[in-house]
Amino acid sequence: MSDAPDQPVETPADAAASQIEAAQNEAAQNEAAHTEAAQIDLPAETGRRLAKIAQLRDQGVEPYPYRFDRSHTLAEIRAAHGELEPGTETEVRVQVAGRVLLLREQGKLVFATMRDRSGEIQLFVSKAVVGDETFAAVGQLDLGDWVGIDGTVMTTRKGELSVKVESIQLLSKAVRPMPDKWHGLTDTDTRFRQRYADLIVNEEARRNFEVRHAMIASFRRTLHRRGFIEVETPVLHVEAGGAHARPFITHHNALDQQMYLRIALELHLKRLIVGGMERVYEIGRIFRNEGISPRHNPEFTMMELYQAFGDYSEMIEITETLITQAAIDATGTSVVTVLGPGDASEVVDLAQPWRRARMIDLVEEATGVAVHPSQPVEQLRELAAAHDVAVLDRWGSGKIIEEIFESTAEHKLTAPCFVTGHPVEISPLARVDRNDPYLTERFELFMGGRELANGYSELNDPIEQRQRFEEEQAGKEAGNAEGMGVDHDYLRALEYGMPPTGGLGIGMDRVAMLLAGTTSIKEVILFPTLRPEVF
RNA sequence: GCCCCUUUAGCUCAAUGGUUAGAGCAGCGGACUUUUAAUCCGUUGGUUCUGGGUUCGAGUCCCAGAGGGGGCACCA
Repeated sequence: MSDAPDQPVETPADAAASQIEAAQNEAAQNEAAHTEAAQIDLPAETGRRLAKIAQLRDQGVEPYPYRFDRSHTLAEIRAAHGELEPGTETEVRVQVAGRVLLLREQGKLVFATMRDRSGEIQLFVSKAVVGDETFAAVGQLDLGDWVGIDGTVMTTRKGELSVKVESIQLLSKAVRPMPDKWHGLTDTDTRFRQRYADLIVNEEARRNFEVRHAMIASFRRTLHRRGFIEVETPVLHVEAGGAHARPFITHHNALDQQMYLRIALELHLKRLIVGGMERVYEIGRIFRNEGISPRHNPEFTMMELYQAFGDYSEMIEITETLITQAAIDATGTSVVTVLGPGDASEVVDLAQPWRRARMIDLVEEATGVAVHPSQPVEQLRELAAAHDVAVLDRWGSGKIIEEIFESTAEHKLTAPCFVTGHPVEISPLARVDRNDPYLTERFELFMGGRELANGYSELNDPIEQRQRFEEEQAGKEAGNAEGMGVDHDYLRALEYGMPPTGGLGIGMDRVAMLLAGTTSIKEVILFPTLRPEVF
């Protein structure tokens, strides 16, 4: 898989031939290594199954065939025949495929439970129907094997919808034993590292990712309906801007250029607004080189959208619509149970209007002291000290207010709340509030003590944006590792003129957590970041 | 980075510092033509996460390390 180094002069055909040869040699070595490993490391059960594979091949049976043509998913069969009376035999012939989950041998009968993505069904195998040879083959099946079935739809005497097997084809032999058929996997380490095994045995895990998919599909529908265009912007950035976060640093060899994985989508999307695209969005992975927690994964999915001619009030409206509609589409109801922070939980109908409150008012509510970024910084330092909030020397009044908010008020926001009016100091890309020069037209959505969304009236004045960037740059030079640098190309774009614009970012993983009812982001990310496994 | 919890068979879990570390499931052998986590009989399977230490004796106590979880810190 490594990049091929530059080859000496060689025709493409030569190169291809030598690559194939190299690959074959490598494959042969790998096979030898695997056989050795099988003898030394793997559990006895795997050894038995590997022996079965050899035996099948001796009999001319391929344990890993290329394809199988199915006529129905299992859900389709259940939808069409779920109402059959007990003890019914039909002439309906079906070809189905799935994984064998349970085997119940009963003398000359075998009952098996099979599952495909759509659902489960019972296989009914009678020695008298399939003959000795096929019946023996069924006896050689192991839990976890993939099979293709040709048979007819029936119900058993007890009424269980089943496929009466006429022939069975092994589609893929599983050589590793399945986790416990009843308890599944509980060890979180194994569940996240071996997500494949988790998905096989844990219904809850499968459901979480169905919810996630339904949510994202819902977002796309809503945005499509409103005339938004989905775009893709670069992941590799020369300047990691658009948010305050430490970036991952990488390097482009040919350009000999240090690059950063993006920490936000914002600045490229707003360039597109300058270009006249008017309504754009992107659902994309962003990367922040920070701690891992139940609410943070270093790579996560953000949806950002920008709408020309709008401002933050429309962003609040669209946030409510997107999330409420996603709840309905993914769970069938706008009523959700918001979990957290801590053990807190609250049942909320998202279809009701969500609370709005200014950050400074929430701080006053929590501390009993009125605050405003126009106050002298000394006063706010005192208040911070009174609430055990650590303050850095370079922080101004606005940053201190935010810190006080985070430690005194944020954790009380279980039900949805739009926190608005962030100080200018902490909002370098947001437009100043039309009624208060110290605040911005900005909001963050909090639910379950977690930030889910962030939006504002976009700053489109290139002169003011340059000043804000320069303040950020100064902070960065003073030691703020999360500070933004000056993005000269972005400033150039603004100089061409950006229309008044509303912008919004939603943390998709956190919305997925809300709708799936989990308190850990790892439950809604298929392969969460973990320390590398030592083999 | 700090604190707490945790790690025992393929999986899920037991085991006062005291015989040879047990059980269910899975596996293996056997019985069974209507099972539903099938049932019944028999049975294989262990680097108790790793390395030290205390002790007559350690899965159990102590120290160090590793993985995971939670919290704090960091972090939009």
